[in-house]
Amino acid sequence: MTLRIIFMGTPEFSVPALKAICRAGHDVVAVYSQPPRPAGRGQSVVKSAIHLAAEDLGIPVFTPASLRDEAVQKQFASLQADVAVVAVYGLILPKVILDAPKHGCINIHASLLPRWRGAAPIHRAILAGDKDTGITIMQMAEGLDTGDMLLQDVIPITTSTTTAELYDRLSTMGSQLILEVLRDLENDELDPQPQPTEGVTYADKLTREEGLLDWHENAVLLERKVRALNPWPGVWFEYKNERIKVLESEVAHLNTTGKPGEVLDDQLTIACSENSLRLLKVQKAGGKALLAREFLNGTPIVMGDSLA
RNA sequence: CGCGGGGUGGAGCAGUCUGGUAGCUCGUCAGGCUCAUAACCUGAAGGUCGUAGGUUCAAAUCCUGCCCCCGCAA
Repeated sequence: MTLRIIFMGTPEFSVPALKAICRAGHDVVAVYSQPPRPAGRGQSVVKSAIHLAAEDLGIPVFTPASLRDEAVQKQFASLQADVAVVAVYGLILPKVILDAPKHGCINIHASLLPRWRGAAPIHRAILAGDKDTGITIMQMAEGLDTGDMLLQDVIPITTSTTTAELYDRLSTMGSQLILEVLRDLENDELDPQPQPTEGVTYADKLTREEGLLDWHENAVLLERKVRALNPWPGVWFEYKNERIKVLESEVAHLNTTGKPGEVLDDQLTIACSENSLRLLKVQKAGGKALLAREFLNGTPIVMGDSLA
């Protein structure tokens, strides 16, 4: 037995789930995604990753600018889906939409709810120094990521885990868990659990500004930023009016008297308010990503300089 | 036509405005010094300066087309 499914998603993260659902033999009757927008160099209008994947799979795509429109809601309801699977869609679903499919809407969320409800759960988990994170599949309700939990799985965050890596792994994990949930749904074996009232946190959207390194912070936090804020918004500092991105770094536990921002040696070790940060891989605007040593061959930043 | 930076020996850069003997920091190779070293010294190899054309006595440098890489922005 197969389910009539509407899939709603936008970025690359959601693609494995869409493909997995199709491969499992379900009947994906429509895909909803954010409308094509100008993007990239040249600002050419680009379809979302999900939009392209859906076209590839031969599934009809809808890209309404909003779901508050009555005509859109009618269209959605007329699909007579058993369930809608939502994975980083980017639009708020009004109650009419949530209630339209026979079994409502099910969301794939990249955190261990109720921790990190909201927009940037992966980044916030790394920034906060969490020891683990994961995927929660939930039955969507009206509040922000407040619905009952259907399934959850955990993934560890180590001291070298990056957002890029977690993004991939959680994306894959989500595609597996959603299949389990759909199977349970078919067998009428879902076991919705209300979210705990303790431990709720919200993952605020990232701002570009958060990517600017402030040497007046602890190197431990800065190093987490380097891992958490790539590829977006990117972490950088200014040197001689040039923007230099930091792609890899490590905390150096040097007891120094250096002022924050001071270059402590000839290996790009920078003094912070606490500890110091050694920059391992950096990139100048317009240039390729370089290891510290290669970078220094062309841009000498030497002991005693200040990046503050 | 969203804004902008760049393609120079194996790597990263300077040189381009003010055309006229290819430079710097590394790496590589050979030799030396040292108990030793990513140290230091000496020497060497390696470049049709992205590509096609134009201007000129002369082009990495000026003009035009094309290819490729990247930062911002979205």
